[in-house]
Amino acid sequence: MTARKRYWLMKSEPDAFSIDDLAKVKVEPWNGVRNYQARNFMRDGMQVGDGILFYHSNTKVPGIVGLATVASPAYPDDTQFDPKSDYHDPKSTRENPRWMLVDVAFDRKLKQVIALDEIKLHAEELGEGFPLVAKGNRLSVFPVTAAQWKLLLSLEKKS
DNA sequence: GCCAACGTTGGC
DNA sequence: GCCAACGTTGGC
Repeated sequence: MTARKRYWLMKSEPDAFSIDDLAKVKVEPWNGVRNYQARNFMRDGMQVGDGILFYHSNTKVPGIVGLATVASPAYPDDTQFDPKSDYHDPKSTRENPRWMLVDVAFDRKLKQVIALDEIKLHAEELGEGFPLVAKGNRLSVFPVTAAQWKLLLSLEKKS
């Protein structure tokens, strides 16, 4: 019994980890997520093979820059146990890990960035609740419906 | 359990 | 670099 393919959006600051970095390493453990909602999506929602929109945040032209695939089931984020890591969480133990991640595999880089500005023009079709067009959103991992996925990717060809 | 203080995110 | 939004922490 195979679950139906789901879709997600994952943000990354290109200064920290960009789509080009992912293209180079091919597969990357998505470490450093320290938000419970985002963690829950990775832990409870993601299935191997799901589609990922790779989003660059905190940069000159924020937007969707590539496609990736969920490449592993969720497992504990090792950086939480490492006192030297920026992501260290002293309250987390190996017996009862607090933070989970999935591996993310490179699929392709878009020919052109689907800029947040462009995405905002379609706020109505995407729906008020869509995090990228909602006010004050900071969630770095969230689900995308098949319809939203299709709409967003159709913006690539247009430009 | 409330809520003020604080830290972080991320667009601009 | 600024600052609004918002999640987390900790005192009470």
